[in-house]
Amino acid sequence: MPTTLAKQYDPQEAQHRWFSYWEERGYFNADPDPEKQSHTIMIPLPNVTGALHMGHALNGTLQDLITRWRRMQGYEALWMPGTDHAGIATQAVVERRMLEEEGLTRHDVGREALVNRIWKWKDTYESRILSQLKQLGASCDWRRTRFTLDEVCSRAVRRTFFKFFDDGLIYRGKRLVNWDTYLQTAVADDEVFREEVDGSFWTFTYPVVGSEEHISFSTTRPETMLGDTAVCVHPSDERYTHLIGQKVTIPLMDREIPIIADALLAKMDMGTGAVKVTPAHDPNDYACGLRNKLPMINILNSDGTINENGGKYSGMDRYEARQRVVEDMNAAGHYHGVEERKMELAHSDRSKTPIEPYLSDQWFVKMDDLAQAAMDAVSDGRVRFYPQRYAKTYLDWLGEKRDWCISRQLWWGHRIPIWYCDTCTEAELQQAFDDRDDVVFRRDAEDRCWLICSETDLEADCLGPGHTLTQDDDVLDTWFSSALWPHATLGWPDTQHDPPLDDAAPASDDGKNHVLDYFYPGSVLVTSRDIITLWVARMVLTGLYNMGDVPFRHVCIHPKILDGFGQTMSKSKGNGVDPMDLIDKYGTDAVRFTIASFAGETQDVRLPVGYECPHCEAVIAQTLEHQTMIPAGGEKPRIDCPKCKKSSQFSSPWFDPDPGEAVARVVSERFEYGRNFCNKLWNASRFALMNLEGYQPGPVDRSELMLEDRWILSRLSRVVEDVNTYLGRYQFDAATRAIREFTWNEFCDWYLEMIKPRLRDDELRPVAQRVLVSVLDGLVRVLAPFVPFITEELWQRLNEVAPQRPVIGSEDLSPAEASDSIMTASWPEIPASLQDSGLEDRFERLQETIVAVRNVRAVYSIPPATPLKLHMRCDESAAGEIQDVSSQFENLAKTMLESVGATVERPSGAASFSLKDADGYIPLEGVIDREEELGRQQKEADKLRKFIEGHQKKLSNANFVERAPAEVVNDVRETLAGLQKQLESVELIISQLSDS
RNA sequence: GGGCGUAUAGCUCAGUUGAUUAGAGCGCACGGUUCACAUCCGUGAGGUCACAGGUUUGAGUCCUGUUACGCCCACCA
Repeated sequence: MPTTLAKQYDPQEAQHRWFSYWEERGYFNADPDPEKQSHTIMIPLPNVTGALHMGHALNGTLQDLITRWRRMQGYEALWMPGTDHAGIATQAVVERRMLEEEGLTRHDVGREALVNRIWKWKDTYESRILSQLKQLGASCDWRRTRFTLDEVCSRAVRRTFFKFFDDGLIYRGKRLVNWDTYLQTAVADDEVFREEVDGSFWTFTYPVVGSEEHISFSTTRPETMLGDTAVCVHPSDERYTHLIGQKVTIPLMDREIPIIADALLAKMDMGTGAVKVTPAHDPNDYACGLRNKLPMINILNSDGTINENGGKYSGMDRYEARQRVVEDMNAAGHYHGVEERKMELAHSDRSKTPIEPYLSDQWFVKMDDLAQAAMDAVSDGRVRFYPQRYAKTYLDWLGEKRDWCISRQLWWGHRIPIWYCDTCTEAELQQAFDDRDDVVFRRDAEDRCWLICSETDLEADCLGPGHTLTQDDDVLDTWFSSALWPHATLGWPDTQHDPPLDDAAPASDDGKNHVLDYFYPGSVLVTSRDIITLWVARMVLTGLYNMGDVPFRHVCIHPKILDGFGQTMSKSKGNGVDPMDLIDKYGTDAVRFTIASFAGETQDVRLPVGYECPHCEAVIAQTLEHQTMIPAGGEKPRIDCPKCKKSSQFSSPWFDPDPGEAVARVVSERFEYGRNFCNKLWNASRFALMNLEGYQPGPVDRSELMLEDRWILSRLSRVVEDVNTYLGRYQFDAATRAIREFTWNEFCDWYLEMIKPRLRDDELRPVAQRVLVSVLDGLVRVLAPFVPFITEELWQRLNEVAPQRPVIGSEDLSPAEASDSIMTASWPEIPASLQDSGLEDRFERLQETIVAVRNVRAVYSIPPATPLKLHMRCDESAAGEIQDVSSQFENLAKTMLESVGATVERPSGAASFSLKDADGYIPLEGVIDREEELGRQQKEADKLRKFIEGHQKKLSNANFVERAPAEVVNDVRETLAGLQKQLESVELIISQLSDS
């Protein structure tokens, strides 16, 4: 009995079933196999802060596509999963929650308790993210899942830090950081956003010492006056040259500071031309301070209040101090007005509070040699970017060789493995650590204390009584651990054992890490362009440093998904789209297929979305207002459906809808592309399975193949070749288009239609069935990396009906047993010898003829069921070919081929059409409207004349004939001749129409 | 301010190294209850390839400039 498929594909059911099936059978697992070549992809580790977004969905789809493709090609393909602890992002989320729900700050609970809370958070969100990746169909080796703070990764972090330190690449220095006074932490530049606020621009004066003169300057932050250590003017500013070298008094502090000249800081045409210098609280002033060796006075406490250096203002909040400074300067007669102005102010992305520049001790990695090595790897092609232009971003950034500040004032992260001691002697240290090769120490740069770096934790009392070791409070920049991802996840620095699986000890124990040896270096990194510098560059750098080899050969940079208004999607903009909404609505395969079709090399992709009314399913287009609908307090915002007039809560990054509420989920028309494709594939397969009754495996001789068989095999061969080429270049959009076009416009629209009569014919059926099965088998394989679930479903059904399927690669399509699962099926290898351009051209003529007949039918509104007659005029060679396929005219156009040949005449009262090498006539006595037909032919003739004119113009240009390649000229001549012949035919028709 | 990118049909996007009559999906119009599929089938309309110059026998494609938009970096007392 033939297996029949349900009328519609049920994606949700199939996804659930097949994913478990694959996982249980270990199909995602990758282990070193000397018989095979390795293929490694390291996932760009998602943060454990929240849920998966569209960017992840795109990124994950592409990696899975490549991994499945390579796996089918016979590679041992590892896709390495894991998540990132994401230092500040995660800590900030947990802290914010704690404050909102319990009114507690981290200082209330303490370091250990906070870190414990974050671990709990991590467990929840990590599993949520991983399960979402699985819903996407991600064929990662889940046994190898790593987390940047786990044991394996921690060892790598410690070892790397230790090596850096030992090699003198790590130093401690001062740096002006972005200080978040609310979270009391330093914030990275990329975690700062600028926002326009109303501000004041005050002008004050400082009295010049020993003179009646005053020097005036303007500032937006008067309180920094407390920390001024100079006033600066431009060296060639004649208004001030006589004052350079003199001193002024800061009235409120009664402190004298010099007037200096610095062309880099002072701009003559800005403000008064003179500027106060506060090196400890402004980046430019800091640089100026370094150049001029100015003292640096820190006036802030970490909570944003003024410290003891602020004199009588100490203890005040900085904003209160600002007000008081203005008042006091005014009272002292040094206030010279204020101007209200808008200004851009840096804010912390996490706490949304204004940033203060703040001078602090930080740890740095020297970038000179490390950066150079990483640049070389790209310059000499050991690492290649796709598209290539992104190499520039990488090289430009590394070229600055700015030292990498790796310390963060946080509690969540890898604690810096440095211990301080300022009481012991070198001899004591030597004695204590003499037998330790995992401990090194040296004096700090300012000779204040010993810096002891250790790979393993040191006890505070390990130097014995009298000395106490204290560990540095800071943690490492998140990117420090993610930079090690490609080799850390494979177990480095342990080169003696394989890394653990499912966090259990490794099985093999022969003194080698086979996993690291086998899977490093990786094959390709798939990521988005915004972390080329932060992440990609640093992975190359540490890979070269630790492993002596690049971490991956290729870097594939894919587009970003923008919202319908062309903005990048982000939670702070409120325009995020939850891919789970889409998977729910359209199915995973549909989402994957559509996403793959987005991923080209040039443009970012706009994704207009709408909300689907849960009451009537009407779609309400998302507007910019929707994106900013934030619940202010209690009530969740709602949207109104214009169709059914009901309102509902909606899916949003801002809030979780209330339980039990009907929620308008996000939908997008664009995913119907993928859904419709799956539907088409499903139904084509359904048709095939319905027609496989009595299928018997057996060889097929070439001579038994019909035109359409040879054509579809030729096309399939070509399409597999194209897909290979496109995927090899990471042109996912092109690959998707090629495969869709083949499936829909060739396999379904033509091939299936053409073999229908043979499937009804007992004699012809066996061969038709065999070819049909073999093509469907090949098609399902090619599609598997794109749409794994539906193809597995189809594969299984095919296995029930036709477990023995012809192998297209074999000479006579001899049958072989199909594999148990599409996951273990091999990628189709179809000999290029099946490709036949001549045959494809002839087939195209057949298609054109049929389209032309259908066109006539449509123009004259002839019902599809009414039979037509066709006469074709063409040379004898074409006549034979047309004769051969005459049965298809009837099959596909309900048209009988009455006559064909060079002598065929147009019957009177016939509708006509003209092709490149043949003309067709369809007698329509009584139906045809002469005027209408005449108009139609005139229009055709005009079109042809226009083309002819263009070609003639080209050929009449002597320069073209002389200079263009002969081949091109020839082509034009041939095309012209064809067009002219065609025009003659049309003109003949016109004259006949006019005569009759 | 520096760098990179984009501008092609109503919408979303393709268009290899310059040479075919510039394409697709959606939407639109017209016609379809044929036993795979209305998530479908058939037919069709729709484009001065942002603008201005240039190179070339030939430009959607290369160069220069302009405009608009996007991203990254730097800066903004």
